This record gives sequence, C-alpha cells and structure tokens, in this order.
Amino acid sequence: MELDLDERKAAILRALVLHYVNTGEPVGSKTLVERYGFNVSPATVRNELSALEDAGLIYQPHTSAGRIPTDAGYRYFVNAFSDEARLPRADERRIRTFFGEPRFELEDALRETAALLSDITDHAAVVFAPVLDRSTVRHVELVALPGERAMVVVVTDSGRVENQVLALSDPLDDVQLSRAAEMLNRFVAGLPLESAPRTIVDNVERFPLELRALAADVARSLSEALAEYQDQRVFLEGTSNIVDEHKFSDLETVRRVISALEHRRLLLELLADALSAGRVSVRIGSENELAEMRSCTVITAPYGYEGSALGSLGIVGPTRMDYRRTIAAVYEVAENLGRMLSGLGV
Amino acid sequence: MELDLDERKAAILRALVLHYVNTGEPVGSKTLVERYGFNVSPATVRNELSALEDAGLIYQPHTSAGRIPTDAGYRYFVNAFSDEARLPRADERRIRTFFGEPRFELEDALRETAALLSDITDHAAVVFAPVLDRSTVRHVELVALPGERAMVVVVTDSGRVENQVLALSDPLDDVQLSRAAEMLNRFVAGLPLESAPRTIVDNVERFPLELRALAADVARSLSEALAEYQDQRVFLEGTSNIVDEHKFSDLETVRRVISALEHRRLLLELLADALSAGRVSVRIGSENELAEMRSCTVITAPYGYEGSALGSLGIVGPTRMDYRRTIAAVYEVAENLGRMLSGLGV
DNA sequence: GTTAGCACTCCAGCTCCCCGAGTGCTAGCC
DNA sequence: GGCTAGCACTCGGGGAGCTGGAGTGCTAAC
Repeated sequence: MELDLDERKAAILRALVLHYVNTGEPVGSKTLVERYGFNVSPATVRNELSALEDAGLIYQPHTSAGRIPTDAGYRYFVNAFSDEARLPRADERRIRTFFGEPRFELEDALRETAALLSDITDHAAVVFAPVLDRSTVRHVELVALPGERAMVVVVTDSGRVENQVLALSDPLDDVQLSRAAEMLNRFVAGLPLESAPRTIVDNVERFPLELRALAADVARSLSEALAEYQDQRVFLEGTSNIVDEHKFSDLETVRRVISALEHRRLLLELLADALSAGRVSVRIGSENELAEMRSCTVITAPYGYEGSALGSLGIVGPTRMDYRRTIAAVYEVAENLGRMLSGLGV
Repeated sequence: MELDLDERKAAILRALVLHYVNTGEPVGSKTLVERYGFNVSPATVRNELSALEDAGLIYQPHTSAGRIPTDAGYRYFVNAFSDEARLPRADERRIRTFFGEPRFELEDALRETAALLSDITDHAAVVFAPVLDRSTVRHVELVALPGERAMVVVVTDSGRVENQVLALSDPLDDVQLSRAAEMLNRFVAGLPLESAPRTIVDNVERFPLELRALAADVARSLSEALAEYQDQRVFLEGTSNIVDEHKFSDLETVRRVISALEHRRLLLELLADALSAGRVSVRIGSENELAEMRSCTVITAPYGYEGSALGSLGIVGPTRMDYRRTIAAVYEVAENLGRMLSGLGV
C-alpha cells in the first residue's frame, strides 16, 4: 500500500498537487520547474512525471496535456505531507473565539459548529451529536395527553431531554401516572441513560399489576427514542458549497451528492467509522464506501475528551481541495468542540 | 392588474404554457395549431401571439424562436386556469395513506410531511412547525445542572416540550429549585404557553425573596425559547431537486437559491405571509420579495383547522413548473396536515 | 543520470457556412 | 373585419475546417 518514492519524485508530486489544487489546470513539466525551483530541466521532470504516472499517482486527461493527481496521488500527498497542516491565524482565532463564547444549548451549539466548520473550509459540513453519552437520568416524568396517550419525559444531569409520546394500552388516570413516574424514578434515577430501558424491564414485576404494561411501554419507547436519537441529531450546513465546486464535472453528480447529504442514514454511515478512527480520517474519492461520494473527499474526526469519543464531525468536498488546510480545520474544530463539551459536562 | 383576454387568446396562452412546461422549448404557432386543435391557421395564431407579446405575457428569446411565457404569463395562467387543478389519483392516495398512519411525534411528522411534499412535487419542500399553538402548560420542571446552571422543562398538554438551560444568578439547591417549580406550576399550569412568561413576571413579587431572581430568569428564558422556536422548527427536504431543474440558467443562481434555503431566517420570511393568506399563495419569479428567489416560483399554503392557521408549508421550484398539479399538491398536503394536527390536539 | 532537440498529438478557440424553425408583413379572400 | 396563403427575413445551433499553443515521448549526446 504505502509505496515509496524517492525524494525528488515526492517533491514533484507535492508541487504538482499544490499547483493543481490552486489552479484547477493540468500541470506540465515546465510550470513545475519554473515555479517550484527544481534545479533540473523540464525533460528530467518529464521523466519523473512519467514514472509517477506509471505508479498510478497522476494521469493525463489527454495526450499533450499536463498531469492531474489521481485519488491515489492525493492519498500519497495526504500521507506524506499533511503534517505540514497549519491553519491560517485568522481561522484559528475565529475558532477560539467561537468556542470561547458561553453556550448552553447543546443543539444550537452543534448546529453553529457545523456552520462554523463549513464557513472556514468552504465545504459542506456535518456534525453528529454525541452518541454514547455518559449522562445519567435525573428525572422521569409521565404526562397524560388527550386520547389515551401519555408522554414520557426524561431529563439527564447534562441537560439532555428526551421525550416520547406513547399510546396507553390501558386507560390510566393522572394519579396512576404519577405513581408510575415515582416508581420509575426510584429505579432509574442516577443510572446512565442507555441502561434505563433495560433496568425498567428487569424490574417490571415489582410494579403493581395495573402499571406493568405501562412500565414496559415506557421502556420500549425510551429505547426507541435512544435509537432515533442518532438519526435526529445530524447537523448539516453549507450544502450550497457543493454546487460552487463545479470541479465536480456534471450536474447529475452534484445532484446525487446533495441528495445523499439530505439522507440522514447515509450521513450516519459516512461518519460512523470516524468514531473508531483515532484522529482525522480522510477518504478520497474512490476510497469512499458510499457510491455517491466517490467523486468527493470526506474528512472526518471524532470529538470527545479524556480519550473517549463522543461524536464525530466532518466535511464533504471535492477531491481537489486544500488538504492541509482542511484537515487542520476539521481537527481543530473537533478538538475545541470536545473541550467545550467537557465543560458542559455532557 | 387583472387584464382581460378574449377567449381565444386565453386558450392560446393556456396551450402555450402547458406545452412549454412540458417540453422546455419555445413554442411556435405551428405546434400550437397542430397539437392543440385550434381551427385556425398558424398565421392567425401568430397574430394572437403577437398580441400576447404586446401584453407582456410571453416573449421570444430571440427573433425566429417560438414564445416562452413571462412571469406575467404564468400569473395569468395561474389566475385563470389553476382551478383546473387536480392531483393524480396515485398522489392523492399516497397523501391519504400517509396521513392515515398513526403518528405521535410532531417533529417527525412535520419532517416526513416535508419529504412527502417534496417527493410528490419533485421540488424542494418546506414545512414550518405550528406557531401560534393553543396548547396549554401542563407542567413546569426545574432541574439543577452542574456549574450554577439549571434547566427549565415545560410540557404542554399537546405533547410539546420546551427546554432551556439558564445560568443561575444565585446558587440554589435542589430543595429551593423544586419549591420554585411548585410555585411556577401553581401560576402557569393550564395557561396557554405564550402567556406563561408574562404571567410569571406579573406574579414575581409573590415568590419568596430568594427565588425572585430565578423566577424572572425562568420567564426570560421561556420567552427566548418561544422566540427561537420558529427558527428551529423549519423542515426542509428535497433541496437536490433545485439542481435537477437545470431550467435555472446558470450555476451561480442554483448556488444562491440553495444557499438561501439553508438560511432559516430567509425561509421564515418566505413563508411568513402564507399564514395570513387565505389559501394557496403563488409567487412567480419577480413577484418574490426575496432577491434570491426571483428566478423561482414559491407556492405556499397555511395549514390549520377550524379556520385558524397554525403554520404553513410550501415548495420552491423553477418558474417553469406544472402549476396546476403543484398547487393541488400543496393544497392537499396542507389540508391533510391540518386535519391530522387537529386530531393530535396541538 | 541529465539534457537539448525534435517530431508528434491533441485540445481550445476561431471562422465560416448552412439548415431549419419561426417570425412579420402584405395582399387577397370570405 | 377577420382570416389565410405566401414570401422574405432573421437568427441560433451545429458541423467542418483551420491554427496555435501547450505538452508530451523519444533519441542521441553530454
């Protein structure tokens, strides 16, 4: 996988990628020599280019055109040079002030984080809400609704609120509901949110007979709510950037990408493995599992604190992008978001 | 404004719009005669077309091309013929089954409604959550959070839940918080949600001294939450359709439109007057206030029940669209959504 | 291993030209 | 007065042909 290039070939590839990302035009040997100070003649560079092409790192759109990086070429570039990553001062400052502002609402914070990331990178940005959160149940409330329905509201110590409406199997009055709520609280208060449904089920026979069905319903609807949670909490901003990047050849591709971004399920898939990946993950063009994203580069990073990943975020852009800058931006935003959340105690 | 056309001119305009919407090609006199069974010669039709052009209803992209409707032409078409509106059976059935399914979660329902509308019309669809809702406060809860913060949770009888985190001016313990919650409940339970903040403020001096600051904070953060509510609850689906409609001339326009759709504030503006408009509102191209939407047609309708509008929904598409069908779809979905909500008791 | 030189290829952009579609106008017909 | 046949006119789209420039690969010499 990790093929080795001699120093000059690597330098040429590096220059070529930089130039192409900048201009969008195929890069020729003369340009490289003139603009990037190689102390050899164009002919020599041509030989090297030819070797790079044989290695599958660059290609010519047609004979007598300059070279363009292939996905593999970008890959080499990223592996070899993305440690040069550096954010412009201005962006760094922007990120810092953004996360310096006091923020209470998790949802707003995440949405705005997506907007920030999109704005800095000029690509579409996605933020997933924290998944495995360690928050514990503070309080369970049952509220009767008209029409044989009730609402379960669970508040956690981190300020997360889950609410779910359920249909009552048996009609129950307010008194019964509040009794049930009281019992539920006794069982699950202080427990991690995820284990609440399980705990309720395990203790269902300790409920009075007439409340057992309700308890089971509550458990079920809670675990549903938890499952849905992921779907719901995806924040997508800056889709219009996808259009801007005409770099994507035809309109149909643009449509497909935007359409894919609109489907939360697909997005989920897209960011799923970012959670397990240690740091920034970069998937370039064909490296993407998702067919719709084969013309894009997806850069993701987990965020969290104290070593455990809470969620992930990332961007979707064209394969032709400023990798060093974008990777740095994704990393920096993830880092800061993690730190902020640790402050919030999520 | 409402200019009058003789019967034949109107029929010709009608045929021209229908044909153009179908094909996207400028329509000539011959086509009209051959395909729409006018019992006159092309020359006669040409005379009529020339009159329609003088009236500003159609134009030629260049000499020796057929005619294309102007915004004013579409406007006449909509005014005169959109009562022919009729949804295909299949769509009608689809809408009915969709709203026939039992649904509990307001948010999900609205999001899915947007998806449905987009799917049926093949345009980008927007749904605004109910604004002026009549739900009344059922329960107020205060939960202490780490770091001098507390969360206010308000549950309404319709199943709406508002929660907001606030910073505590004075540190308060759990006991004080639950006392405050108890008092708050006494004042606002049963009241309409909108009047809750006002009521708290009006009664603030009846709180014990040490809880007054808290009560005021709660009132403030509640009214903030209510104000934000609108922004938050916008559901947008099918953006990718905008791209599909190459009918929009250049890419920059597409980008602007998508970008505008991403800004909740702009969307809000877009659908605001739908609330007051009695039924379906159609804004064609230049009729739109919003500069970004001058190349689009926006069709909106209020939804509600018993004559009062709760919210609005609509679509954004190219000016070249099937008006009769789309208007019917927007109307039908709004109608059904209103009916469903009345069932939910929102 | 490097380079100068050269023949070759191919695209982009230009002009030219022609065809077809559609028009407006005029003169004659009912 | 309204309708129509006929005709001259206009214009855009598309294909053909040409040219210049950029860039290559190869070969032979340093």
